[in-house]
Amino acid sequence: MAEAGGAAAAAAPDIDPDFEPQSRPRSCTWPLPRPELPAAPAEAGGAAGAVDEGAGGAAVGPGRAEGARAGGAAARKGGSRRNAWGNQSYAELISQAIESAPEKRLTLAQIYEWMVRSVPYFKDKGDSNSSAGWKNSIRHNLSLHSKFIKVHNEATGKSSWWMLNPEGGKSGKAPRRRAASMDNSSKLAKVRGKASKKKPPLQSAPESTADSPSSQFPKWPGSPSSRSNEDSDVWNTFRPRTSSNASTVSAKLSPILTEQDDLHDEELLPSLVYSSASSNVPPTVTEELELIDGLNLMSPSSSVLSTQQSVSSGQIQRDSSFSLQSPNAAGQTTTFGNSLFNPIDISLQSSISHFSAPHTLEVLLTPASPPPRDVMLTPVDPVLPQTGNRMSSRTLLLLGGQAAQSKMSSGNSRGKSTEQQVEPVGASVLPSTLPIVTSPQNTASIISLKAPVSATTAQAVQLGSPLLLSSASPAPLGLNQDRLPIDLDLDMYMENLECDMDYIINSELMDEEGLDFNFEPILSTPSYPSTSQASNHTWVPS
DNA sequence: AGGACTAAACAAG
DNA sequence: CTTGTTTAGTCCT
Repeated sequence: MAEAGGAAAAAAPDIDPDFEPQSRPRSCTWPLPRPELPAAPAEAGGAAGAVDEGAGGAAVGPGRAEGARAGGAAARKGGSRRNAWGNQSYAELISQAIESAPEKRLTLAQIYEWMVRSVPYFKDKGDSNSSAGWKNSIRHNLSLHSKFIKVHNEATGKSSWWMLNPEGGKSGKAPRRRAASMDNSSKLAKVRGKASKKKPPLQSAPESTADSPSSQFPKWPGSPSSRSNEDSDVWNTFRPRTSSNASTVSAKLSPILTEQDDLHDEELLPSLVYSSASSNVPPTVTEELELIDGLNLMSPSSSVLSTQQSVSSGQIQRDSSFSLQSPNAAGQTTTFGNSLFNPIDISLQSSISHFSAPHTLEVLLTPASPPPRDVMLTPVDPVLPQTGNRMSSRTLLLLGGQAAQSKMSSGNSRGKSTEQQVEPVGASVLPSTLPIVTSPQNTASIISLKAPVSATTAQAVQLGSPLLLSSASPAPLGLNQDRLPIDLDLDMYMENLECDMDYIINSELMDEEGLDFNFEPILSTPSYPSTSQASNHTWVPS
């Protein structure tokens, strides 16, 4: 509640896309891969206003079931609503709510609020009395569906943030058990798993422990990489047994900024969002776009992304090995990535990341790229707070651009305390300035991992910075993913790192046929529109 | 059978 | 009390 107030604001805007009442034949269901940016149409409807749907129908009142379900069976497509409030399921409503938020994340209370204000049916039900039932359902849905992930919200002491799972667990209900068998993944998993604190008792039974081999994870967008099974597991992992996946994930990293959010969320964020990409997009549009994009999130995105990538960057795709990355760029990253996972994961993938990142940036920034999507920068959550500190130089290296970025970005944004040691001073480094971050040398260093690399690090940092720009979210570049928990134990991580790196390098680089690293070009080109102020700060962990 | 909604028991903070 | 997780029952497709 407390936050409610603030929350409200965030969610508030218009949001409701439109519950397609009768007007539209429910052509678009969420899951669908997004239509192609209907540029114009979207807004037209004035969706904003309405959510009402069903005008008349709204009444359904009380026992939802009756009205909605029973009677109406008939028409689904035609027009009747499945539920008292319309055709959307709770899960869909929640998704919309989350998407509508600038940050793409909301607390439970905010979600409630969104419902109340956006969905007519719930309008009157905001009160405590009436609310019980549907709120319970909301909560239930959040926990149940893998499409929602919970991110710990340190800041306020409030409840966790709920976000959309980029992966989209859509269909899947949430894999309840995790299979942790993998080495790498397992550790990752654990990390995030944070050992659930609870429940040994009851039925938790066997599987919880980890065994179940089967990979139940849903599907990745890119599904692809066959080899990536492991990886995929990683993902799954996050929804571990006890705590739902999401929860686990969130375990520690939190996006944070709550406070900040509260402060400026409303105002700042929106503007920031597309700043780099398409500056002109009006907020409204933006939202719509976002919504649309949101759809993408769920979808594999591959299509879109791939396109982009292909266009601008050639090599990137090769990361197949890490499916994780594939989802890239888009919003997802943003969402998710922000804080949650980045770092470490990245590191693992570092090899790839390096290469890809730059391109990505371009892609993102490039106007050409299709939808303005979310290049967005979320306000970033500073995650990695402590972690950051702890990281050794090596780590930093690995993290390379991304990590750096993330940090930087966070700093930029005014993040306040949390972790911020890294405050970016706002230095202004122009993109062009950036030296080729990925120079062979760097690479080398990376490989070796040992070098102190301060210099390198710095470079990396710079890299990132431009991208992020102002508010930056780490994500942008992202492509990468972001997924793993930073928190992982560094130790473990470190240990493996070496191995992994080699492995990665070997396999990826070597194998890949032509991996050409182009270190140079990328950054050098000045093309990035946005003004960036990069930061050069030195946050090196002393 | 599977999806979705509801109710409710529990655990934590 | 709120937030979350789970389980169970019912209805619908």
